[in-house]
Order: sequence, then C-alpha cells, then structure tokens
Amino acid sequence: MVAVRAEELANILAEHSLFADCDEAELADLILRGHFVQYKKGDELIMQGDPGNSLLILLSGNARTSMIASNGYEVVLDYAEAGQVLGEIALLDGGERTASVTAIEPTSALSITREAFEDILAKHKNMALRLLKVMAKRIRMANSMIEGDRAYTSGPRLARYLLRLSVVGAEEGRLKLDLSQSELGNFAGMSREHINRQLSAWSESEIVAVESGKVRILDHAMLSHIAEADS
Amino acid sequence: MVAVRAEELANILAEHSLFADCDEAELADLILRGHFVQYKKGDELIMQGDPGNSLLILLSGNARTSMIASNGYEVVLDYAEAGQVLGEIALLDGGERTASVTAIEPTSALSITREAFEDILAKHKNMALRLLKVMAKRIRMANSMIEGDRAYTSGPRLARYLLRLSVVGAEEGRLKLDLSQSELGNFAGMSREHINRQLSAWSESEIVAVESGKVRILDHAMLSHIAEADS
DNA sequence: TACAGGATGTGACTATTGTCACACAAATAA
DNA sequence: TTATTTGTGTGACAATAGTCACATCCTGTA
Repeated sequence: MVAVRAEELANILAEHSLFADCDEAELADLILRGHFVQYKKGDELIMQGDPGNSLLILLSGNARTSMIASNGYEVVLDYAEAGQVLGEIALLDGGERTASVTAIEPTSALSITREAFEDILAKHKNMALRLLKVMAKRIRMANSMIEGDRAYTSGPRLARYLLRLSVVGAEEGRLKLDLSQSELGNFAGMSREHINRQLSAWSESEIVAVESGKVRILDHAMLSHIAEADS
Repeated sequence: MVAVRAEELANILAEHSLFADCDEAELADLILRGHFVQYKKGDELIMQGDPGNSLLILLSGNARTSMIASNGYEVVLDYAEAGQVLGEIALLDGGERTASVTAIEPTSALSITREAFEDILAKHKNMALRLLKVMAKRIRMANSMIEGDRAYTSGPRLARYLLRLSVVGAEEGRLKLDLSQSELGNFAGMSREHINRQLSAWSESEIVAVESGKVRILDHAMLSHIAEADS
C-alpha cells in the first residue's frame, strides 16, 4: 500500500467514533494489514451464504445490509456509512454470512482477513473492547427493531424508521439517504403501497413533505410522538 | 466466598460452552471477583431502565429476557439457561438496561461489577474473544428473529419459536420450557387465542401434541418444513 | 372436597395491512 | 427526442390476525 494513501486512510479512520481514540500504532496496523477495496453502486461487499473470512471497515459511501428469507422476502436490517464495521459476526463465530451488504453508491472499504484481525486483536488490547462496544450497540438496535416491529402498528413503526434515517443536525429535516418508497418498505417492513398512503397522510398534516420522491421531515417532534403512540 | 462453594461454581461454569475452555486462573478470577446471587421465581435479575453496572452469569435455573414497549406491550426476546451471560450490553456501552430479566424458576447467578469485569478482561485476553463470540451469536439470533417476524406469517413463525424451544436430544419432543400459551404468544409475537388455534390445528394433523398444557413436538421434520414455508 | 384463579378452547366480529390492477410521472438511455 | 424503465398515487378487495365474549377445565390450597 502506498504511503500517501495510508495517510489518507488514517485520516478517514480517525474521523469516525470507533477509531477516534485509536493510537497511531493501531491505525498503522489496520492499514498495513488491511486491503483497500472499491465498489460501484450495486456491488455486493458481502454475500449471504458465503463463508465469513474477512471483516470490512467502510471508508466512504453507503451500503445496505439485507437478508433474503427462504420465501424470497427481502428484509433490510441497516444502512451503513463510513466508519462502520461490517461482517464481524461471521468472522467471529465462524459461521456463514447471514446477510448481504450491497453498495448503494460508490463505496470504498478496508478489508481485513481473519488472520490479520486476530493478530491486531491480540496486539492491541483496546481493539477488542472497542469492538465489544460496537456490537453492544448493534444488539441494542436489533432488539429495538424487534420491539418496534412487534409492539407497534405501521404508523409508529414507519415514524421510527424515518427518525432512524434522519440526520441529527437535520438541516431542513432531510434524510441521510433518499430511499425509494419500495426500499423504505423493505426497511420498515411494510408494503410499498402502504408506505405511500402513510406518507401521503402525513404530508397532508404537514408532518413530512414528499417532493420529487424525497421525504423530508417537517415536524420532528410530532413524528417522535407518533413513534411512541399507543397503537 | 467459601472455598467449597468456589469449587462447585467452577464446576458449573466449566460445564458450559462459553467457559469450557477457560483456564483455571480465569475461572478462579471470575469466582473471586464475582458475587453469588440467588433469586426465586418471579424475581427480576435485571430491570429495564436501570443503569447497567454489572453483568450476570447464570449458574442454575431459567430466566426470561423481555422488554415492555411504551404502549405496554410485552416482547419476550429470549430465555436464558445456565451458562448464559446476561446484561453485558448495558455494561459495555454504558447505557440503560433495555430489557428486564426475570427468573421463571429458582435461579442463581454470578454477578460481576464493571470494575471486576474490566480487570478480568484486561488480565485474560481470551475472555474478550469469548465474549465477542457470544455477542456475535446474539446478533445472529436477533437478526434471525427480525427476518422471521417480517418475512413469515404466524404459522411458520410459531414453528420457528417452537423449534427454538425444542431440545436437541429431543426425548419425545418435549420443550426446554413449559410455557403457557400466553407466554408463547409473547415470545412468538401473536395473540394467545391465535396460538391456541394454531396449536389445535397442528394437534389435529399430529405435528404437535398438547397435553395438560404442555406442548410436545411430534413431527420435528414437518415443523421445520413449515418454518421455511412460503407464507 | 370445594373453591378461586389461572389457563385453555372456540365462535363471531373487526381491524389492519397486503395484493392486484392500473393510471401516470420522472428518470435514463438510445 | 423518444422510448423504456422505474417509481408513485389510488381504488377495490382479500387475507391474516387481533379482540371480545364466554364456557370449560385444571391445579393448588384452605
């Protein structure tokens, strides 16, 4: 790996929470042992069913994590952005990849093999703790999805998934990702038509705006309220 | 902690997968730094909303992990048996406990504080790796619940949850836990009545048997087949 | 043994959400 | 620009599962 590029990568890595408190040696090892990979929109970074012998750290772009159930249904689990670690589950437990990860725009990542990963983990004690924290957050999110899917009807549920896509700084309530209504459906677990109807209704009461296919949150507070609603 | 008891605990711990390959020093530290706790049926080992400053290792008994949604709905996430680690999420990420854990029979556990946990993690490198594996499995399970809940209708879903409760050695298809139909409902995410109807139907076609409140799996293969069904 | 409280079985009805069908609109490529 | 595809809006209908109501039926205990 070229020296110049390594420095760029180090900067990108250091910008993101997980690696923000990495020391130089850790970053250096990650970059030294990692392999830089690039994907174009639609490429699969990880394929469901494959053996999981590597781990990815997203450097740029965006990717969708989804599973295809045995009846063909697609379930979108998450959207990943730069800094996210992907594929650690199969790497850790030695099982198959349970989900696919697909680039939804041009994307680059650092790919780390099992051997390199184990070496780094053994060498840098803090790395394991950092990973543990990342995984704790993932479990929390997954549990909250289960809770939401089970306990709430479609309205509150869609509200939750929209909020999850909303940026914190929320300039004008724009979402992190501009998803089509079918994609939103796969993410929130409802049909495209139902998404459309719900969005239209909220558009009517000025909770969201739907303009040229893009959803914008107008009343963040109201949407949060709906997300906690009784039904 | 009394010496005799420490030995007992070591034996119990060593019996379970997570701790099977622990060396003596690790077990000794766990027991030395841990605090033995006992619960009777119905006691809460962990309470949703509390700060999470300790971790539990179940030594005996059985416990239910569940969340109460803001609308009062109870979602059962899992049932834990001896050897299971509980409460690691909040401990790791410093957040609140997102779920409660309730003893469903007399239960005992080893409670480990954050400080002790961090010491042990720092001292024994393999401990972190073991925990990572456990958490990887948990994420896998959670994702599979999301997939199942989303992609399948109630029949296949109940089949999945029954299979999850079935013991591998399956003497006569008895389940690990004898849940009431309401509890099964909270676990599988369907109403008590619907559980009852589904069970009756399967009872008719001799896929399961329902006798004195206890479900028994008669046709494991058929149930597995239903669990993958198209609808 | 009798009683109370929980668990189960079942019918009738309702609600929510998905499916199908089709009209358009908008983006993309030839 | 035109054609082709992909996405969106909306009505009518179907299906799945929940709710309510009530009749048993256990099981433990006084």
